Amino acid sequence: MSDLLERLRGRGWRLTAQRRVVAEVLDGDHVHYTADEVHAKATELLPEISRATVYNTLGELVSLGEVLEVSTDGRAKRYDPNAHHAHQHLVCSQCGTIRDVHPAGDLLADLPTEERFGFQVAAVEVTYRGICPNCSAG
Amino acid sequence: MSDLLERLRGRGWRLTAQRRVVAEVLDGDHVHYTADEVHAKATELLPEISRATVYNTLGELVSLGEVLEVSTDGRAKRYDPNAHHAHQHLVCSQCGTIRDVHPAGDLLADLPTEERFGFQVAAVEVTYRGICPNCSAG
DNA sequence: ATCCTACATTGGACTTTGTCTAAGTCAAGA
DNA sequence: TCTTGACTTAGACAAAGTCCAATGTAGGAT
Repeated sequence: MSDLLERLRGRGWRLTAQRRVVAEVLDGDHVHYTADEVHAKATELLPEISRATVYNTLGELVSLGEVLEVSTDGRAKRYDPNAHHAHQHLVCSQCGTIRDVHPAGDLLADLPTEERFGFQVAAVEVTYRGICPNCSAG
Repeated sequence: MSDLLERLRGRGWRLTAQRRVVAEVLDGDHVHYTADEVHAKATELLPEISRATVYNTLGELVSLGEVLEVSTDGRAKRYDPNAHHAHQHLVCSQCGTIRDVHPAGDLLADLPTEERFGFQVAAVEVTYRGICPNCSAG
């Protein structure tokens, strides 16, 4: 994620303070913020950044394949900067914490041809649900 | 799903016209309506039914385990009456059509212990994405 | 270094999806 | 049939996200 800005500039991105700040907030692994959380953190770094810009920038990062959009709960979407390593998610049913995980096996291959109904199947998303150590410690 | 109403009455449900109509709309397999779609169809059968009641009833059916809540796109949740047969979903990336599918193998077992981070993993949801025959025929 | 302009940002209105509440209605047991 | 607590209703409210016209600015052109 560190040279993200350079990569994006190479792709014709105009490098504004706002985009820099959004990228900075997303930097770091194991981060799964909502758009509003990104906006809150971005505001600390650049007080006048607007919500619309955060949404725009996140949308662009998703289109460019630099960030993944994850919606594990039907509430706000979360943004996952770990787009360059295939992974799935483990979500705590109680507190909502998300961990990146790496299941064994070929998940796509698990779907038999006769269960594909003529679809060109391209991707698979897996969400494991359970109770995290913190919550089960009660 | 046919004797759903009887099952629910046995559990102390009060059997109102509104609930009957919502259950009737959900009846049938391979149906994955949004709450608003359920409301629209319910309105055809019982014009004075309110949005709040549809939401309430769907929520109750989910709590009772008679219907599954599916959110494949971060937009409106969809309601899946096929709750009594474990299955996963195959979604068309273009038109949003959803099919129930049955992957091979034990999906839960695919998550190694060292990838569970102390969670008590209880469930797994899989969404396959691709292009449906209709859309690829374009 | 300055200018230009197409692209980016802004604030606020608007939309979609869903929740809540107070008042009225009714299913079903007594 | 009466009663009562559960159910329903309309509409206000809330959360998450989109859209737009006006304004600002990054970066190439001069």
